[in-house]
Amino acid sequence: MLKLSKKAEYAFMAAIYLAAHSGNQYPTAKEIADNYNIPFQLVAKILQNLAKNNIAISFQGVRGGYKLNKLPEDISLIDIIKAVEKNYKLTECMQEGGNTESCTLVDCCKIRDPLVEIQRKIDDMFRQTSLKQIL
Amino acid sequence: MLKLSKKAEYAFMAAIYLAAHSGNQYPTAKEIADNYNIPFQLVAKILQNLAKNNIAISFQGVRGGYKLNKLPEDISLIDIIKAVEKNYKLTECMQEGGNTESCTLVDCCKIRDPLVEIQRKIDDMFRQTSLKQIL
DNA sequence: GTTAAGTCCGACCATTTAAGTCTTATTTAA
DNA sequence: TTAAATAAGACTTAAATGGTCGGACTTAAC
Repeated sequence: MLKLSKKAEYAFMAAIYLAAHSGNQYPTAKEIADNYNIPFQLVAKILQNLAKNNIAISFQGVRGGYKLNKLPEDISLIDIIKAVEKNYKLTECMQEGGNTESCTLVDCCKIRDPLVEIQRKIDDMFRQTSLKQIL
Repeated sequence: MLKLSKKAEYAFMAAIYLAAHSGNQYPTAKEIADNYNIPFQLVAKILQNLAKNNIAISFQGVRGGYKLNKLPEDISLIDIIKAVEKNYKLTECMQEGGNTESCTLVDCCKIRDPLVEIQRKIDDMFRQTSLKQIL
């Protein structure tokens, strides 16, 4: 409960790695996996997500790899989270595509409104923390 | 990811119910389950947890039930969460009994310290929100 | 132009966690 | 004595997570 997923953890780490290795040779998924001792396939997919969401840029082919698409101070943790996790909301009914209709508690739910507020605060917290701050 | 458990949701709702029905007839687990359309056995166990953690008081036997042990303004959401969820930490290594040793990333983990900070803020948020505020 | 080092991407499997159920024991007012 | 309640642990089922596999595409270097 309230746990960060490995995807999010690895995404943070990968982003940090990219920020720290911004030479002319782009870091690869394999390099990051080896350095951090995390599964290659997983990091690969995460980096693809970062690229799809314009947080990183990917270069294919030999000597390919990834680099950040923005300055670390311009990347917020919520961007990274959203890139790898569609559903990071506190409750079902707050999630993308979720609605109050699908909830069996519709008519008696007392907690949605206060939780929406708490969710907003959590979002803000991740939004206000930039990659640079966790380097 | 970052989702509140049903246990926590139901615990909030049950606590709200108790706060709203503090007459001389104590609400029962069944009553709460029926009113909110949630599984009886589950609420029952949750109420037991609330009682164990001195958030509620239980009365056994016929005409038994539960009542809150404190005023709603003196019960924080973190008390309720802790009563029903042992492990509500962002990462494994922050959890009770968890340690940095058991983490395979020990030597390369860049994210623990910043996440501890974020965890603290989340805790504070739940700590600073009282049951009364969500009635 | 062939090769090797890379990304890309969807489907799949395994494991863990969460959610819910069952059963039995104990307590107590009427 | 009985019925209505809590107490508690074992069990089952469902869903989410973490991780894997296989094959296609891209491209620098030789």
